[in-house]
Amino acid sequence: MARRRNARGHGDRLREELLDAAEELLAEAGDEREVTVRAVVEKVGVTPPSLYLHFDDKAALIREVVARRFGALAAATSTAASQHPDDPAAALRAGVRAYLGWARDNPGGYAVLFSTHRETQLLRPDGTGGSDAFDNLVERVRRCQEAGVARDGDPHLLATLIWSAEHGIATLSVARPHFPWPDVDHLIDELLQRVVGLPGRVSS
Amino acid sequence: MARRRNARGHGDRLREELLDAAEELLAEAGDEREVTVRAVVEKVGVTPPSLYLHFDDKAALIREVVARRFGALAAATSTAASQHPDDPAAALRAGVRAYLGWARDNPGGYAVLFSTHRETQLLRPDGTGGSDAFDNLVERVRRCQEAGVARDGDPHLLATLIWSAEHGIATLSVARPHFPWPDVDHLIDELLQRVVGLPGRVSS
DNA sequence: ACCTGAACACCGTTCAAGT
DNA sequence: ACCTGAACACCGTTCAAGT
Repeated sequence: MARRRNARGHGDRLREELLDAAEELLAEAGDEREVTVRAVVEKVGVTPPSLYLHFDDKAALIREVVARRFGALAAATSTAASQHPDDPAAALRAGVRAYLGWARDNPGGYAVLFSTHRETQLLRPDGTGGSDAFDNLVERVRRCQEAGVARDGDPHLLATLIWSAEHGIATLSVARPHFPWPDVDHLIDELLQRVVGLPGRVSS
Repeated sequence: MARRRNARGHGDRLREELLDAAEELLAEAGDEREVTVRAVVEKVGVTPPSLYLHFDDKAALIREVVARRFGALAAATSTAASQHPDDPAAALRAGVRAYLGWARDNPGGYAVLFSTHRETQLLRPDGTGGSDAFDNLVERVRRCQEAGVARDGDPHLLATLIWSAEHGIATLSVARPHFPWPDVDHLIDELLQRVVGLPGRVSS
């Protein structure tokens, strides 16, 4: 009814516009089921069938949006960790903080990343995608051990514990806002100190 | 179309039947959005408007089902922990194992408990409900400290770390089945040993 | 008091048709 | 090649009506 531009130029810019619109709606709503096909196409200014020229179905659209946000999360943690090239303990801590900071600032965006029944592997041939963020975490733990600032133990298992805890904090703090949460930075310090034996905060 | 019993007896047995049907559908589907109002009423044998005689809307129905399952989860952990009245370490470990065992056996049922935007507090006047399960966990940690089998530290903070980690493991192991998960019992032992200093498995 | 029939405004998706 | 109009089978919810 309130459509604006009917004739679109050539090319598949529409595809990007649909992804952008879906990403914005997701960030606003914070809930996947409010991101409706009809709302996405209306935001762009086309009719529902146009979406199916570029995506198999709604799930495929959401899947690509999720992949984008995974990239943003991985970039945020990597960037934060790389600020401390000569201090493995600070790098590990900065990565965890950036992870939880990103989840706090993108509550809806974080939740969908792990919504159930998204069995499709997000791994891309170019290596970017889902799980190399975890590999980076393993690597950061290993560097701490080599530098002697972390206790011994299987780095994969330690990273799994850290990842589980930070994911738990990220989701529960959104789902249970009335719970008496301790200060998140303090929680992270305690987690890292107790799980991998990281010394208390030293700098920054 | 395929309705069976049209005339229902008096009383609000229908209310219980609707709750039972919704709980079963949720367990089967493992996804909240597959639990549809129309599927629930058809399973019971009534028409959609009948549901609104007993519940304000679909959200109210789901909320009551969630409250039921919270009760079941709390009962499972409490029962497991109470098997070890004279061994605080075994009680703490048994509670965490029961929590993750319940989540494993009720993947759909566990996920909905913490689905986002369920802001309504589940606390009931009678005290049963949401968060006394957490209080029990705090208490189990405190008993370990008193018995000298756990390190010092704020029990509330330690319980928060344990809860976050077990919640993270519970949700991620469902959302990421292809991740190389270590043995869950081993993961729990490592978690409790590293976070609260619980000694390695002693019995049972 | 309790339940139904019929309708409302939505939703994802498809298909023939337009340019 | 790209987009629309119109329809399909769903959904949650409401309202008048039946007994």
